[in-house]
Amino acid sequence: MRTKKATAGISNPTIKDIANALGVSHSTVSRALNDQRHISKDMKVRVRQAASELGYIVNAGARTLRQANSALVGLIAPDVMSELFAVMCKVLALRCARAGYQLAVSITEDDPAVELAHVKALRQARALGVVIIPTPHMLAETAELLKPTCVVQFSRHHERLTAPAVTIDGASGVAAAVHHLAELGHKRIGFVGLPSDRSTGVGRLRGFMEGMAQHGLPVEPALVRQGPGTTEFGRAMTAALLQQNPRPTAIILSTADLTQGGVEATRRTNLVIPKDLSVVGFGDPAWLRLLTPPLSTVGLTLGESSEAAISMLLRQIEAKEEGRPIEPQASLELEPYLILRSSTAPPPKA
Amino acid sequence: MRTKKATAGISNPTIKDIANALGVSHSTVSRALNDQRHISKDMKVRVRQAASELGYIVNAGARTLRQANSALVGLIAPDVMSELFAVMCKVLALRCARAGYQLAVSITEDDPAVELAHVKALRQARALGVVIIPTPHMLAETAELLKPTCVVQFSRHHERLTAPAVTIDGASGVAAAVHHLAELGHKRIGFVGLPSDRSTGVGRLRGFMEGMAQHGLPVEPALVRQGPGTTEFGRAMTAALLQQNPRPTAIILSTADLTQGGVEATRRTNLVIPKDLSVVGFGDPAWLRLLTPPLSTVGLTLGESSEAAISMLLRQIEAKEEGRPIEPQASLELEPYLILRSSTAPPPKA
DNA sequence: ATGAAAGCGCTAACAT
DNA sequence: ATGTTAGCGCTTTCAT
Repeated sequence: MRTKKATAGISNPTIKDIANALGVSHSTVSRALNDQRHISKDMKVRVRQAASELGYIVNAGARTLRQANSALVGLIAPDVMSELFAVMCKVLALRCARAGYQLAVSITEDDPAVELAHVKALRQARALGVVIIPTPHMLAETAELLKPTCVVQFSRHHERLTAPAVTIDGASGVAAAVHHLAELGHKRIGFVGLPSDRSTGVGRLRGFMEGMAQHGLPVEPALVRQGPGTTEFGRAMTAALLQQNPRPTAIILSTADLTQGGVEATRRTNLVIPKDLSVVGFGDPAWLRLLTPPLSTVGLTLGESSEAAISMLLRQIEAKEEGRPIEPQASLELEPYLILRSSTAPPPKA
Repeated sequence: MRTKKATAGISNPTIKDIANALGVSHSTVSRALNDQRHISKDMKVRVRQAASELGYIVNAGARTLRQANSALVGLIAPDVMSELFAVMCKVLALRCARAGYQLAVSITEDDPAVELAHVKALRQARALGVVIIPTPHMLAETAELLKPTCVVQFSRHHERLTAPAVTIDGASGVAAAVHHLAELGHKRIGFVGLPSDRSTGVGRLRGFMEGMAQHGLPVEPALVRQGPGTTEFGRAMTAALLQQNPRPTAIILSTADLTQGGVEATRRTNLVIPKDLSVVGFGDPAWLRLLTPPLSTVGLTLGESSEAAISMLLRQIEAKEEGRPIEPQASLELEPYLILRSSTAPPPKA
C-alpha cells in the first residue's frame, strides 16, 4: 500500500496536501491563501505556514480554468532588434508586471503563418489581450481569431483588423524632412522606403510625394526606391542613388535600419556630409548623435506611443473584466518631429 | 427554460458543445481533435469540421491541468535595451516557436524582489524552463523556487544557483584589449567597469589586472572606475579619467552601454582618436563601425552563446519530459575576440 | 470505434 | 468560521 508522505517530499503539493497536513478542508485552505473573509486570523497563519513549509505553489492553470481568464498579455512583433520593439517590450513588460500579468512575446519575422500560430497559442492560453504589429499580409483566420479579444495595433495597422491602432504619422515626418531640405535649396532629393504593401510604406512615401509637390519639386522615379526595410537594402539603394547622374543632393531614409544602411553606403564614397550630400534619417537611436557629423533625423516618440497603446489595451481589458461593454476606442496617430543636427546643408553649387 | 443555441453563437465552445452538435460523446471529440488511434477517419473529419464551424479553441489551461506541464518557457533579464537581450530574445523566441512553446519575457531591472515575483509567476504557470540573467543579489527564496525547474543561467552566473551557466569570458576579452594596447606602447591605461557585486564585474576587472600585470604595468587606482553599467556612468567616468594629470593614453570600456557613454565623453573634448587617445569598447553593435574612426572592440559571440544556452535548456526539458534523469550539464564560457578597427594607435609622445 | 466516468487543482455556492 | 459539494474543460482509463 502506497501513501503519500506526511509533511515532506511531496513533489507538487496541492491545497489538498496542505489541508491533510493541517486536518482541515481544502476550501479552508483556499480561503486562507486567497485572503478572503470568513477566515480566522489564526487559521490564516497556520495555513500559510504549512503552505510555505510544503513548498506549495498555486497552479495557475487550475485557477484559470475556474475563473475563465488567464493573466497573460501577448506582444506580437515582426522583429526584436529594432528600437521600436525594445521600447514597446520594456514598457509593456513593466506595465504588465505592475498589473500582475505575464507577458508572452512572439516574433513573426513578417510570416503570416507564424503570426497565425502565435495568435492561436495566445487564444488557447486565454490571453487577456494582445498588442500586435501586424504582418502586411495577415491571414483572414488570424483576424477572425483576434476579433473577440482585446487588441491594439501598434506601429502598423491592417485593414482586416477592427482594433484601434496607435501609429506614428510617417507621412508628416517625411514631409517635414522634405520641407527642411527644400528650404535649404535642394531640388533633387532621393528617397528610400518600404514597399507599398505595408501601411508604413505607403504613408511615408505619400509624405515624400506631398512634400515635394508642395514645393513644386518634380519627383524623379529613379530617385525613389522601395524595398525591404533592411540595412542591406538601405546600403544598396543609397549606393545606387549616388551613382545616378546627376546624383541627388540629399537623401531621406525612411526607416531605422535603412538609415543605418544608408550611412554605411555614404562611408564608402568620398562624399563629405553635409557639404556634398545632405542626409536625413528615420528614428533616433542614441548613436546617431555620435556620428561625424551627427545625423539629422525624424524623431519618433516611441515611449509615448507605446504607453498610449498599452493604456488602450489595459482599458479594454479592465472593461471586459468588469463586464462593461468595451467602449469603442479611436485610433491614435502621433506626430513625429524633425531633429536637426549637422547632416544637412545647402546643396553644393553645380 | 434556458438552453444553449444549437450550433451558433456560443461564446466559448468546449468539446462538449461539439459533442452535442454532433450527437457523440465528448471523449470521441477529444480523440478526434488530438489525432489519436481508434478513431474512424470519417468521425475525425466531421469533428474537425464542426470544431471549425463553432470556432472552437482548445483551453490550454485545462489541458495543462490534466497533463501537469504547460508549454511555457521564461526569459528573465534585467533590461531589454541591450544587444545581449535582443539576440537572446530573438533566438529563444524562434526556437520556442519551433518547439511549440510560448515565451514569457520578464524584465527585472536588477531588482531582486521583481525577480522573485517573476520566478513565482513562472512556477505558478508550471513553466517548462527558464533562461535567466540573474540579478546580483538574488533572494534565497528565488533560488529555492528555481531549484526543481529546468534552468540555464545566461551571461551572468549567481552562486546561489546550481543551474549550468553560459557566459562570456570577459576577463580574457579585457586582457586581450590590455595586451593589444600594451604592445602599442601604452602604459597608462584607464578602465571603466561594473561593480564587483556582479560576476561580470569581477571577471572583467580581473582580466584588466592580470593583463596589466602580465606586461609589468602598474595599475593606478585613479584610472580604474567601477559603477553602474549605464551610459551616464560611462560618460562621467571617461570624462573624469581624461581630467587626470597626466591623463591615460588609452581607455577600455567594459560594457556596451559604458562604451556608448565613453564615446560620447570623448566627443566633448578636443582629443583626436586614436592620435591623442586610444579607445577599446565592449560588445559590437553595428554602429561602432560607423563612427569616426571606427571603434575597436571586444566581440562577443552573442548568437552562439544564446544558441548554446537554449540548447542546454531544451535538452533539460526534453529529458524531464521523457522521465529521464537530467544529466548534469557543464557550464560553458565562450571566448570573446578582439576586433581591431581604427580607434587604437601608439600613445602620443609626451 | 465509441461511450461512460473519473479526476487533474482550484474556487465558490451552499450547508452547517 | 469551517466543511461539503459541484464543476470549470480536458484527457484518459475502462467498458462496451
